Amino acid sequence: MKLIVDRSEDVPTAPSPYQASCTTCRLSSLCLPLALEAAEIDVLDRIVQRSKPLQKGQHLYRESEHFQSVFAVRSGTLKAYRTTDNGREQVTGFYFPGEILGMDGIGNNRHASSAKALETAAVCEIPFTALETLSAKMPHLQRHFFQLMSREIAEDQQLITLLSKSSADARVAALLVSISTRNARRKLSAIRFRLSMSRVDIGNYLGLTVETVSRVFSRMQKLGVLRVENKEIEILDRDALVEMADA
Amino acid sequence: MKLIVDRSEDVPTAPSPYQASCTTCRLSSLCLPLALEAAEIDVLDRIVQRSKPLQKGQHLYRESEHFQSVFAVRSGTLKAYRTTDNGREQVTGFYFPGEILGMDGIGNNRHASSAKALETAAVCEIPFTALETLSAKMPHLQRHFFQLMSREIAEDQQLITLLSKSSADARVAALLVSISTRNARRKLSAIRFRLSMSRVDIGNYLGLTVETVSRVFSRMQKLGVLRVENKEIEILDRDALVEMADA
DNA sequence: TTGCCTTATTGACGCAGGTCAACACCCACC
DNA sequence: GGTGGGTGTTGACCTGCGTCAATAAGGCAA
Repeated sequence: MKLIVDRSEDVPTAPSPYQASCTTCRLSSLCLPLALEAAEIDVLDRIVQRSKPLQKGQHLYRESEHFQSVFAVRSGTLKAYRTTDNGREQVTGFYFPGEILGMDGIGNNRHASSAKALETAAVCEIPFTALETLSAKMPHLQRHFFQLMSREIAEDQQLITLLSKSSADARVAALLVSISTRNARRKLSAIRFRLSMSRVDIGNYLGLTVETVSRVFSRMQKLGVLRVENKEIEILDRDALVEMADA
Repeated sequence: MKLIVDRSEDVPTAPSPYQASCTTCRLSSLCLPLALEAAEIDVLDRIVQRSKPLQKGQHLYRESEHFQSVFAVRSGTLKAYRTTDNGREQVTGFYFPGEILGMDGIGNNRHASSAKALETAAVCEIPFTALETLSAKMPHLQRHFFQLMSREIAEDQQLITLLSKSSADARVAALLVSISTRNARRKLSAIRFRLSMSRVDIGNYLGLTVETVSRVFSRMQKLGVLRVENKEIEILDRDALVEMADA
């Protein structure tokens, strides 16, 4: 899969979805090592490829495809999922702006999962061999990627813990708290947001059926913890939600 | 935590648990990049610290402790686990000889999990800053560690998939197949082995109760798939087991 | 707007696995 | 070799979530 490169230097308006450089990207604090100097960012900038946005439902990469790049989400949301031997689909993660995906493909040069846009989404493609070369020269960058991968491991372990014993309520609560926290990191509202993923995806990710997810939402609403209106979520009692998340 | 360094050049017998160097270690094909040249292995060898063995139940590191090193298992088995906010313990992995653990600590310089020996175990300590420095100079080594971490991510995702929907039978079957495969990699029997972990640990890892694990073992034995005698396992029908693992 | 199809909600019911309890076994330490 | 405590097994019962089914509510195309 080869994305069309479009550096978009000629895009007119300022807050364009086609960000021309890492230097001016307001998400850089999330996906770049803070310790990187301006000159270094510039070098990195030169290997990053910015493509035209993905439409809802479009794939960024597919499982077992040759691995070439990792990706940073610029806008929109993506889900990563793998298909089991018996054909079941398992959602392994949701990725929001500023987050990196595709790192599970490094291990044996094939993507270990597929990634699909849940809504119109823009990504930065970071060719991995170039990243490796650069990392060897820039200690900060090398460390940063080790850290990013390590955090992905730690997060997966958190999900493992969640799936291993928690109740349906706790799982849903944990996901909402996670989304809320990640929104806050991006200076968005931590208490009011739109779920870009379907109930099916949520259930699949959390190891629950759609029906159960739906019932949990209803129950939480009845308890006054949430206000749910289709995909719009308002957290009314965050403490209660956090409480539920580890019950 | 600081392990006592003991290079053990003076240990008498030949197949000693105190391996003197990576060059002569029969596990090096598992934990080292194959592409590394003799001279390079030698440099790596110099940063690796070999400690005296851990006794059963002893910790290698603990959650939230300052992160300094990753570890390669030389002999024995370890389990990694984390403690949830409400005090529950969650086993996140078992580590056999030739496997690397501790990589979840890189992300924020604290161990994200604890590691404990399930039986007498020897490990090689690999100080991470030294590894970073070396990686920058040795592209093969850098790539190798990216790959190791990526594989850990992919394996965690596999576990997530398992925990998300599979039946108790499928979970236990998958673990047995995994252990069997990993034994084979180390040229040990893939059909007859001793479980170094307790039923409690197995259940915890797989998100099941001890009772269920026990019942599954009994059932599989009745079906002629396994022979179980305490911790000794004999796989009688590997195909059936693989079959069960993704049902 | 209408109509169709996908997505979400709600209810009734069943079952896999959890819980509780009793017992057997193993082995470590007197 | 006995004895106590952890570890494993088995049975009976219970419950949270899955399954099935019916209905409602969105959302997109024409």
